[in-house]
Amino acid sequence: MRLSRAFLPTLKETPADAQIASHRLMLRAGMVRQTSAGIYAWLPLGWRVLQKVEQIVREEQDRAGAQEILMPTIQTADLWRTSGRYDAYGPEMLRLQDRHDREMLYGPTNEEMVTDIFKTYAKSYRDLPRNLYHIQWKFRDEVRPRFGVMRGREFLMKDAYSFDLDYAGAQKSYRQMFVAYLRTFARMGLKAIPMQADTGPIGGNLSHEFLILAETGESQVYLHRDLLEFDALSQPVDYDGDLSPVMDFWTSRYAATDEKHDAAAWAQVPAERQVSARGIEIGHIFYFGTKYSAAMGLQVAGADGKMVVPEMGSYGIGVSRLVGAIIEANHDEAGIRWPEAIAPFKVAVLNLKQGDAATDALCDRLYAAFDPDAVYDDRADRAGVKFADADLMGYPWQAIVGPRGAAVGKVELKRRATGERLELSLEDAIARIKA
RNA sequence: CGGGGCGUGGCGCAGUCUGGUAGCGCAUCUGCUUUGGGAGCAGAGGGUCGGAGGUUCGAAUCCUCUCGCCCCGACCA
Repeated sequence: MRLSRAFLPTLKETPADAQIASHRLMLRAGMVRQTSAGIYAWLPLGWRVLQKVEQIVREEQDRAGAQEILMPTIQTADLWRTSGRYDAYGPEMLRLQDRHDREMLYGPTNEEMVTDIFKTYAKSYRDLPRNLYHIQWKFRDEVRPRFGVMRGREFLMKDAYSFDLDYAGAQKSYRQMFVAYLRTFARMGLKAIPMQADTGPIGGNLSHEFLILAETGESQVYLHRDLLEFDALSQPVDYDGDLSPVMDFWTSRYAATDEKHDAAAWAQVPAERQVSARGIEIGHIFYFGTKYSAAMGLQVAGADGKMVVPEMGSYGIGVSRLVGAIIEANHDEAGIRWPEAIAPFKVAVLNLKQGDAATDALCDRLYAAFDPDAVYDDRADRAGVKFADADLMGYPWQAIVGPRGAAVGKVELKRRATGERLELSLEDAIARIKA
């Protein structure tokens, strides 16, 4: 993407409405534009990041055996009356009427709908287990939206729903999602810690929240340091095998939000291993048995011919929230420091002197080597503007080319995360970035 | 939902108390100079002050109603 042709606006000054770092930086970097309280338009830079996050979520869901569908944003009130939640959900649900005065709603979640869909086709125990997910915009009419995309009213969520024949099967599905979540967040460069959680209004009796540590987190959390030091990607995962050991590792070390905090258990953790900090919730998984399958009338024939009500769970990741959370965990005074896996572009080519033949030539070759995963700052601006914008936008690599280096065929590489700088030949620079 | 605050060019703000018909910085446009960390000089364009009603000779400033947004708390992916 050539910046001279791109819609990648930046702001020098911070809009007064933005309080926390991720919100400020998303506005300054031109990632989003607020259109009303808790509702955002995603501009090219933000949209690219959102899609990268979404894609990692998708790949790990698929790997874990879940299958992607896409359900609508608008649902009928009748579907929710069947489960009893139309009245129970309260004012957080955005209710609408169509031209025939039919009562509709903008979906805040999809247990009813997915169960209703699944019920139409699943007739036998052979149709189980299944796990269906979609990545779709949700709307929850929060009393108080805030923190930019971290607590919006409209937000992009991945929600998966598992259907199993019995409790043992449901536990297996739960563990699959548990492990898939660890991998998903680790791939984004995040240390996400699963913690025992309240099941909330969705109900059920087994639930974990996944949180990352960040000063601006909304929850107080307590955890064993082992959990921060373990690399969730270090071991291969066999989703058909027994995942209990993995889950046991994570659940045997202390980790809890203040709601579930147990002072006595916490005291058992060696003091030097105790970590108490603020956390941001980025995922939540529930097992809730037959709550919705029973309410929605889902039954399948068991092997013995008797009808069985399947056991369900649901598994959510706040995809748009993750963008904000990742920034909270990866920024400094100058701007964002994207982890490579979700960076909007891997490298920014900074041409410090437009029109200098040697400089232009080196930049062209660098850009060609990485397009479309590169931005080329070919604007008629001064060097300082380009440095500042590249730091703000947070591309993992800056390939800086000016007449001084170009005269001797050198490119200066700057690594955003560390500030490390290297002076390399064109070929070495390309190889270094690709490494 | 309880408490607090704010709406004035794209962004950040002053002006409101003590009514007199809108100002500053950044950004934008033009020209010249400058060119490795958000340049300098000169010139230019852009708002009728969230909205409605009222008081007044006159309202961004006073009054009433209303809409929107933000912060703290309680609740949530």
